Amino acid sequence: MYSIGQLSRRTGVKVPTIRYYEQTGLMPPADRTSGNQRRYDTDGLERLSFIRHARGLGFPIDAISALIELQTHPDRSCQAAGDLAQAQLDDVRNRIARLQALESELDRIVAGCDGKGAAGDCHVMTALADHDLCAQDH
Amino acid sequence: MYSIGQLSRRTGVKVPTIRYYEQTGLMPPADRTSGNQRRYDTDGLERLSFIRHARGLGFPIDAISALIELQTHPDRSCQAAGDLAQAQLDDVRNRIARLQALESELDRIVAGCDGKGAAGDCHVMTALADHDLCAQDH
DNA sequence: CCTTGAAGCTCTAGTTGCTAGAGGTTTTAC
DNA sequence: GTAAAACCTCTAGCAACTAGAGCTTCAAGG
Repeated sequence: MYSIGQLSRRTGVKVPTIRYYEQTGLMPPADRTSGNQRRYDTDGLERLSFIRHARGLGFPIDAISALIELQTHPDRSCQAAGDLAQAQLDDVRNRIARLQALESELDRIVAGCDGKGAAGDCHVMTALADHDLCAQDH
Repeated sequence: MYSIGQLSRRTGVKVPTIRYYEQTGLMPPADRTSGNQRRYDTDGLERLSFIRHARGLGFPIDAISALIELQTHPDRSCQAAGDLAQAQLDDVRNRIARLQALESELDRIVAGCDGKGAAGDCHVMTALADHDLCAQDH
């Protein structure tokens, strides 16, 4: 049996975050000692590791919740899990594309700034002040 | 003079967001009509356009605040604005790199899922359950 | 056994950047 | 004049935590 601190150290998830996950239903309520302290078994450890892994991959909490629901019903189709993972992959790809557009524009803005002028003539400030100079809408 | 709705339509910034920007100090307090409605001049329009442009580029509010401070002091060095823009560019690049690592891993996870199995044998679930399968820490 | 410090508990509120809704007032158009 | 649109302030919520206050329990050392 693990205390919450032991669980935290084993998984890398902070103590308050474990409590948060229990509060939001992602983790099942833990067994308690007579002193009201949480105690977790290896199932709890595995659940939290799963959550951490999925969070690390950027899955939102409700998607993880759905994945866990699938996990507790092994007879259900794998299709749903695949769809959730695919949706997350698509989201990540969209975010990359958007960030790359931002990078290009910021790169252009930064490249035009030699840091020598006064703020009144600053290329960065001028670029930000002139919305028409945007390469594209954002 | 513009009403807040007119300003919103001209800049694409929502009315509550304009109020929020005034509350947080990013926008100066607006002149008011006798009916207590905000009225903005072209300075206000330009300020909000600047804010929107910078937000669109991902600058956090406090960085925009710093940029605006520079803007109101044209004698100050351009170096600060360049630094802020460079910091934002670095942040965007870091985020891209992190997302690309996520993409690789998700891609691998998704690629192994043909959607035919039951959740109990699901490659996605297995991959998320096994933290050791991570290509790298995240 | 006692003491002390570490670890645990619940509860409240804050972070960032909005966003939504309630309940009221003002403005605008017909 | 009337009705609808637009405006106002205020409160609270969202996502996913995170921090701190004030208290209790546990564990280690003397």
